[in-house]
Amino acid sequence: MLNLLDSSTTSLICLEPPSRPSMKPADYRVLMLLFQSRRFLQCLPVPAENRRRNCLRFREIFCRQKVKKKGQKRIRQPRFAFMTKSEVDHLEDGYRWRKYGQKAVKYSPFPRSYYRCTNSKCTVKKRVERSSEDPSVVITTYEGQHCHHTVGFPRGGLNMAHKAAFGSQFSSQGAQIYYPETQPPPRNNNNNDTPTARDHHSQHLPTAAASSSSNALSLEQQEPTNSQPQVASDEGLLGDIVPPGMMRRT
DNA sequence: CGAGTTTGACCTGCGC
DNA sequence: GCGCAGGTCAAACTCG
Repeated sequence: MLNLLDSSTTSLICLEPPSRPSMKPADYRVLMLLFQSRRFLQCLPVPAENRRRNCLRFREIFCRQKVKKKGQKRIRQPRFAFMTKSEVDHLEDGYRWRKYGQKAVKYSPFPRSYYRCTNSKCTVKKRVERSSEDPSVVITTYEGQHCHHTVGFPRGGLNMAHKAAFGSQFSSQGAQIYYPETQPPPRNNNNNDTPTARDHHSQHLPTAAASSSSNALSLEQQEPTNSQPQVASDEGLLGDIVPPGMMRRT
């Protein structure tokens, strides 16, 4: 099972920012599915013949990479977004960012800020905006991948680095992962999903926000088991999206 | 003085 | 082609 952070944050889900109102709930579902491991894909009722189509759809929707479009000049880096409940706009993630722009967003009272990694060799960018629907929610969208380690975390190695890159957003500063109205956490029939169990997984733990499907897996269900194979050698689409330094296998 | 922020202008892609 | 909106640039400004 691929994790973005660690076991407690396995199902951190990348959510498309609401800047694309045209996105249909079904598209969210595709995103959710694709942002889980292949094993998760296989666990959900996604017909095999639909998977490639979903992947292409994903690239179109989430990466804004028009598939098979000739003459495409600017190829965008893969992007992934986090919705975080926080009073702080610019959440500390272990990297140093330089703000290079700010724009008003249509239909939103809050501006969107643009940041670039201060490392001159690093092309990673991030966008930070507040949700117009819930001002307490900060939407952070990362684009590209860092070619260096974090700064300010001299000890702890890679694990610290990618924890710093994302974990701090959810564990410090009172930040919480947030589910938009359009994508509520799935009601889980699993007995492990008692309030007690949920509380045990830190203050905010998301489950696999894989749509309203009753087949959505709980966090516990996503944990690797001996009976189920680990993710294939190549991470597939997920590997294309999530920088290697941010992923680790459990 | 260097690093980071602000902000208006400009560029680009896309839909009509 | 035109207008719109998102994204980027760069000069001016602020701060330590």
